Amino acid sequence: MTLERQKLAAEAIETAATMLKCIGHPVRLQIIELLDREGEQNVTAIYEALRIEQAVASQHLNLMRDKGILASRRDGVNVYYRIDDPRVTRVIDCIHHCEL
Amino acid sequence: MTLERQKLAAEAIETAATMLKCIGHPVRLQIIELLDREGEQNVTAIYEALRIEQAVASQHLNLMRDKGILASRRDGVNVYYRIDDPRVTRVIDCIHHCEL
DNA sequence: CCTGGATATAGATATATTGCTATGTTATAA
DNA sequence: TTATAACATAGCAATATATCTATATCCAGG
Repeated sequence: MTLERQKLAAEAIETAATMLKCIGHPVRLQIIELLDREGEQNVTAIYEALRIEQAVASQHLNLMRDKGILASRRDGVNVYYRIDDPRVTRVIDCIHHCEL
Repeated sequence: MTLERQKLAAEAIETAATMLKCIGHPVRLQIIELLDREGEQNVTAIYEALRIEQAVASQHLNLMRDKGILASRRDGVNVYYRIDDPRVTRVIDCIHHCEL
C-alpha cells in the first residue's frame, strides 16, 4: 500500500519545507553537522568551533529550537543543544553520501 | 579512511546550504515532488497540478535551474523540467521515509 | 549580596525573498 | 505574416532574514 514515490499531504509539505529552509543556511548547517558529529554541545563550544559571534550562535540555536530541529537542556550556567528531529540527521547523511 | 560522520569543506557547506534552502519552500518542494513522482513535466502541467500562477511557476523553475537543481529541455513550444541534482532526490526520499 | 561567565534578547539596518501584474519572447500553425 | 499557446522576465510592494551592537538575564561561587 505504501507507494515508492508518495505524495506528502499539504501540512507535511509545509513542515518539511520549513525544516529544509531552516537547515539551508551555512551557519545553521554547520551547527547541525557539529552536533551530528560530536553530539550535544553547549553554546560556547558551538560559537568557538564555528568562529562566530555568541549572539549569532544564540539566535540560530533559538531559531532551530523553535522549529523543533534542536532541543536543549540546561546544566548550571551551560545550555546544551542537540538534534531533536530525526529527519535532519538523515538529510545530513544523505548529503554526505551524495558527494560526487 | 572514510569517516562515518564527516565534515564538509567550506565550499561544500555553501552549496549544500544553497540547495537545501532552495528546496525549502512549499511551492518548490511540491514541484520537486511532482517531478520525482511523475518524471519530467512541462510548465503547464506543473502550474496546473499545483494550482499556481504561471509566472510563479516559471520563477521558481528558473530559480531551481539556476541553482543546478533542475534541468530543462525545450520541445517545440513546451519546456520540460526534470530533477538534475541526485542529492535532491535522495533528500526527498529521506523525508518520505522519515515520516513518523 | 556581588561578581563574572554563559546565554538570551532588543533594536536597528541592510539585504533577500515572495508573489503579483503586466508585458515580452518564442515557436507552431493557419 | 499573423494569431495563439507556452514560457520568461520586469518592476513593484510587502514581508522576511541576517547580522551587528548593546544590553539583559541566569546561575554558581565567594
